Amino acid sequence: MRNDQVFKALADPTRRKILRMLGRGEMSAGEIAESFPITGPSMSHHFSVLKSADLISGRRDGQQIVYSLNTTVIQDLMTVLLDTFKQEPIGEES
Amino acid sequence: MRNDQVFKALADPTRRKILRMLGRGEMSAGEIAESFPITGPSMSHHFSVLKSADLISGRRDGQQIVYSLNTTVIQDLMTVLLDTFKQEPIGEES
DNA sequence: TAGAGAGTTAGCCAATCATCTAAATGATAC
DNA sequence: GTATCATTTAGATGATTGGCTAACTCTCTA
Repeated sequence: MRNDQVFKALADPTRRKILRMLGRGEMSAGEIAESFPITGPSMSHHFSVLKSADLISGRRDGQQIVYSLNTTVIQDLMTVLLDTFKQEPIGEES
Repeated sequence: MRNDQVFKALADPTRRKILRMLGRGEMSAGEIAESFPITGPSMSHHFSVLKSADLISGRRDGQQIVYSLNTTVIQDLMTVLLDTFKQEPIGEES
């Protein structure tokens, strides 16, 4: 896990909102982009940053790219954060 | 809570290391700075960013400034992160 | 009250970042 | 094949960032 890339990816509010949207289920690049006032290429850049951080994955479905949350890496992120701040693990593995 | 400031504060590895050090207990600016290869003014800048995000607080003790983790805001951060990634209805975040 | 120690503030600079437009790629339909 | 739709890649630009040196503030002690 590339911590630095993950935290840098989270530093942008647009990318955090993308993650929250994908938390509800997978969506195509276009569907996601509709919710933002920025251009397609800019959105594509954000997807690319999130992919590099392994926070999301994309698969092609016809003409569209469908993105989804990479929950494994997100679990790891939580672990790192808990470690960073010395909080007690929350209801961890059984 | 200023989410955007918090996430931006976390985006820098030096600042994350400062937070981990303070997780073990409060330390003076000088003690913290010893662990980094950068100048005092640059360290002071990082303390300032962390203070603006309310992640740490500093109090003067004689000639030194003693910093400590602001655990309340860190609890809030955890809540926001869980909200972001736990596939629950999304609210309005920065 | 002068000097030294600990940090911060001010100002500068190079690198990175988020955004844009234009052009390219990939997939589908005619 | 060619047109079209969805998305990415390339290249440019202004804003932000993290680092530096110099100068300042605050506190302590002689």
